[in-house]
Amino acid sequence: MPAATHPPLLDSFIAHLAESDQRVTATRLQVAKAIARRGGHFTAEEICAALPSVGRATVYRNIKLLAEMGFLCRVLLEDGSLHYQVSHRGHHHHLVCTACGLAQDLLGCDIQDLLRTRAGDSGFAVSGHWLEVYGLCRDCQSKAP
Amino acid sequence: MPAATHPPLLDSFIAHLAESDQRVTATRLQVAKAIARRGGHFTAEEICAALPSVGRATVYRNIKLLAEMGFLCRVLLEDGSLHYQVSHRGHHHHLVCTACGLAQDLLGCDIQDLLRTRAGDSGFAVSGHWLEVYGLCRDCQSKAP
DNA sequence: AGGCATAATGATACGAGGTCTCGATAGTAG
DNA sequence: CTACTATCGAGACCTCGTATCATTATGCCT
Ligand SMILES: [Mn+2]
Ligand SMILES: [Mn+2]
Ligand SMILES: [Zn+2]
Ligand SMILES: [Zn+2]
Repeated sequence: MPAATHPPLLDSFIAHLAESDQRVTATRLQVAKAIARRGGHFTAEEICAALPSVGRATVYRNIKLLAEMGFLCRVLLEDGSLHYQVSHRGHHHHLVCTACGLAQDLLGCDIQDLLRTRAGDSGFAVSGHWLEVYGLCRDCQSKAP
Repeated sequence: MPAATHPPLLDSFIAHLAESDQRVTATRLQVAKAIARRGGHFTAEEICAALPSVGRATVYRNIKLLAEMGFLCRVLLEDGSLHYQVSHRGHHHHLVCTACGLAQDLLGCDIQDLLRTRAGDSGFAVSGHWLEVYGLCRDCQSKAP
C-alpha cells in the first residue's frame, strides 16, 4: 500500500465537511484518498481511471468541492489542459517544468502592484489575474544538455 | 457592407501564405475577412456561425494557422473559455474587462525579469509565462456604482 | 436501535469544443 | 491546359464536463 503523499488532506477535508454541514461519505473519502496518494498534479480523468467503481460525475463533483474548499488548486499546462494539485491555500502561482511536469508553488505573488501601475496607465482597474510560469526545474536543468 | 475593422489583416495574411508556400484559397480569405470584420475577441464557433458555408474543421484549421502566424492571439476569459483576437504580434498580455468583455493589449511586459528573479531563488529556469489580467475598463468603471 | 428527510451517488444522456478521416475540389507550377 | 497535391467539407469521433433522475445511505431525531 502506497504511503499517503499528503497525509493531512483527509483529516482537513473531513473537518471542513462537518463544519459546512456536508456529509462524510465513503465515496468522498475514496476520492480524497486517491488524490492524497498522488504527488504532483493530476487530471479528473486520471482519478476516474484510478477509481473505476466511483461514478465519473461524482469524481468531478468532489474535485470541484475540494477545489472550492481550497485544498486543490488548478494548474494550467502549456498545452491548455487543466490539472489539479494539492496545494497551498490562497492566491499563488506555479512554476511548471515543461520537461518533467513538476509544478511547484510560487508563493508571495508580488506582481499585483506592478500590474496595478501598468494597467492604471490605461485607466484599467485590476481586480485579479491568472499567471503560470513555464521553464525547467533544477533537476531537469542538470539532466539536459 | 460593414467596413473592415482590421484592414491590414487580409494583405498580411496573403503575403505570409505566399512566403511560406501555402495556398491562397477562397475559403481562407473568407475566414480572414470574417475575422477582420470583427472588433474585439471572438470564438471559433462564432466564426463557424458567421460562415455556414465553410466547414467547421476548416474554420478551426485556419484560425490555428492565423494564430501560428502571429496574426491572432489567444484570450483566456475568466470562465476558462478560449477566445481569439486580432492583435499585436509577439509576446504580450491582456487587460480583460469582466463587465463588457473588452480585451486590450498590455504591451511592454516587464514581469519576465521579476519572474526570473523570484523563480531563480528556487533554481527554476524560466522560459515563458502566461498571464491574463482581469478588471474593469475605464468606461465600465464610470458606468458602475 | 429504528425511522425519516434529504444529500449524495451512479448510470446515462447530453452538450460544447475540437480533431481525424477520407473522398472531392481547386490552387499552382510548368 | 494538365498534373500534382494542398486544402476542403461532411461526418464520425474524441475529450471534458454537466444535467437528469431513480436509488442509496448519511446524520439526526426519538
Ligand atoms: Mn498550487
Ligand atoms: Mn492580444
Ligand atoms: Zn523538471
Ligand atoms: Zn468594460
